[in-house]
Amino acid sequence: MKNKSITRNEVAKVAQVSPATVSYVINNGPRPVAPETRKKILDVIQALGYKPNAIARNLRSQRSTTIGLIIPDNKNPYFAEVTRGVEQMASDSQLTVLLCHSDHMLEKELHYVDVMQTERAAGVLWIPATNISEPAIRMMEYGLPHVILDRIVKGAEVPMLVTDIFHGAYLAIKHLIDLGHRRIGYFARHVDHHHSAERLRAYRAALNDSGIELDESLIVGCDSHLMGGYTGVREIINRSPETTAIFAYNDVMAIGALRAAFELGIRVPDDLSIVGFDDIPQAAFTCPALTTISQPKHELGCQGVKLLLDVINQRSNPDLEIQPLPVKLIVRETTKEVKAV
Amino acid sequence: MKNKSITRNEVAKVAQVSPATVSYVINNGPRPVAPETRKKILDVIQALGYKPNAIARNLRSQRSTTIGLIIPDNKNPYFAEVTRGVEQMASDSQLTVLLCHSDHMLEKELHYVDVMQTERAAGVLWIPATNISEPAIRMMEYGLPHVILDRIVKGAEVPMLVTDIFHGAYLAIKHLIDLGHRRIGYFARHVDHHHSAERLRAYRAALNDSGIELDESLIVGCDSHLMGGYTGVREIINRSPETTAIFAYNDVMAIGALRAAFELGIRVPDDLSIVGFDDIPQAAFTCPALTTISQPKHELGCQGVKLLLDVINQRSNPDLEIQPLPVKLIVRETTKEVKAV
DNA sequence: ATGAAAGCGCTAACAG
DNA sequence: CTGTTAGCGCTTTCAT
Repeated sequence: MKNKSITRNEVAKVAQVSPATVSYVINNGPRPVAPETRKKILDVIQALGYKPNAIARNLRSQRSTTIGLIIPDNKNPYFAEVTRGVEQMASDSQLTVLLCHSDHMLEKELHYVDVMQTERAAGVLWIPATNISEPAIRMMEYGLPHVILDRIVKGAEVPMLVTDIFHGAYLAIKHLIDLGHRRIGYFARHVDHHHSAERLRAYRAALNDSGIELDESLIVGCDSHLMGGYTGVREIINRSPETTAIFAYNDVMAIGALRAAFELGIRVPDDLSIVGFDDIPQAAFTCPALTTISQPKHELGCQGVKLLLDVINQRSNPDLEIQPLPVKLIVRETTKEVKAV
Repeated sequence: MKNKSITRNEVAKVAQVSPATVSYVINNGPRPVAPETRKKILDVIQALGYKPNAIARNLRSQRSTTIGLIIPDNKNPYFAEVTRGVEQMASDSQLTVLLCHSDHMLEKELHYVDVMQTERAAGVLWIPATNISEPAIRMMEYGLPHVILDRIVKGAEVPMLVTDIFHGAYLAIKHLIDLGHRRIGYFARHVDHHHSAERLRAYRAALNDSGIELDESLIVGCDSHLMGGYTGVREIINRSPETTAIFAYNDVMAIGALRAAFELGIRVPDDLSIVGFDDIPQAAFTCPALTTISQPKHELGCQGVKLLLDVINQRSNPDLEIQPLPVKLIVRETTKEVKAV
């Protein structure tokens, strides 16, 4: 199974033209080619099944058609969907995508930055696993164009593209308030990154803007999995039985909460409304009775590629660099109006 | 942000050796280098931050360190997990992975085969979207080494690696039979590929081996989503109210079935046991009360890379080519013993 | 143990 | 409008 393929020179020989002319046809330039010559060459290319060698082109032209994508873990459906968007947009732009998993480890991120430099990738899209800017700094040193997706990393002077986490969370809380809820719990995730900070900030802001006094005991720290929401419900009911709604960090926690509510005989949504982000869309999918905030994951990937292309071509617009993508509130039957207290 | 990096010649100049010697150090061969020379070179490499240019190496050596992975859709958690395994094993083998989504379309598969040939990928791992062998044939024409994952495609004389779908399904049915179940429904998915065929075959075989007469009315064609299982339960209860167990094509259908059962007042597992494959692990995750058959998705990816490397190095062992990977039955509390009729 | 040199397949500048 | 040619950065053979 040796892969010895047709070269441009062979095409030139058969078509009885110079190799350069073949290139001009393939690249549609930089020089014009007579229509009949072009046709002859295209015919030979077709007949021989010639496929230009991207490796040689990249070497010669000193530019690559490959971009790197470094994500924490493709098994997480959130990242999987971003990945899908990236690959689609890249493909539309004639780029290929090298996939790298940091496995939530800084060390691996740094490793893959080196790999991307070795591969001379045209650029890198990076969803950071931590809030450490070292990988970004290294890419800068290498002169590797890059864009940070979905996180804000301090100390990195780099274009970043995020979804409007704050606004999404604000919408959710506002929605609950508009329905008459006053005692709204927040299942927080105590991890030091952009998403958790923004969600908590929105929770405080929305309550404040509606003149509702913040009760710190309604903020329950949970882990981000099913059991987090499950134990969270028991905790909050214990702390404050008159809670009428819960805003959960993500939909997995929301589902855990839902189950705990059922077990405790708390009717959802009659006694308790639950809202969460669709970080892990399959979770909401298997439990469609939740209100979720839909994040543009696919769009994030697509726009990320576009922005990266701008950076590569040095026409990135600083004004647009941290303009967050809009989110959408998806209201299902779980949120219910309550009588104002 | 120009990416003008250090070259091997610059390293050679600074270290006052010939470029060739630098190569011998980087590649650990093919010629030996004096320890002190080596050290000097390594120091210079370190000091200058030299990273060998993979593009140039690939061109010169006529072998690539990149493999292609063509999957239907990375958003499907099943494929996402396979992808994870592929990337991990590839990384361990110093390979990079180009990710391609066929989006379940033959046309796109063919497109990406062309892209992989243009990129002169070392090989391709392919999870077919259809049972059409055209992409495989094209790869053969190109001389592109490749391995088919997770499907058996007829008419393609290619190494294929699959999980033991038949055995998994057989285990599940046998498990139910051993618990005393006699009227076991099967929620089938009528799509023409390996998985559905094997699962149905196992259903028939397990019943037959236990001397249970097959009742065709217990085989319900469903679509593979929540609603499939949901309507399936209503259908089967209608056809045969004395059904005590259901084997669902996948766990999403199983969850749909679970919900329908609740709505109909059928107690699970007391009145009805439900078993499904973990095609979409998040589904089972959000609903841990199901018995599932665990498939080695990550392992499939890892082994796929290994097999591909064998094919590339022309030492693929035909005996191992369609040896299926073992699956595991994960029994949770949902299956319950019933009194034999 | 090391240096010199010939390309890998291509792009693009230079020369008609 | 087209042919010739000089490399891109590297691997590896041929010398020494």
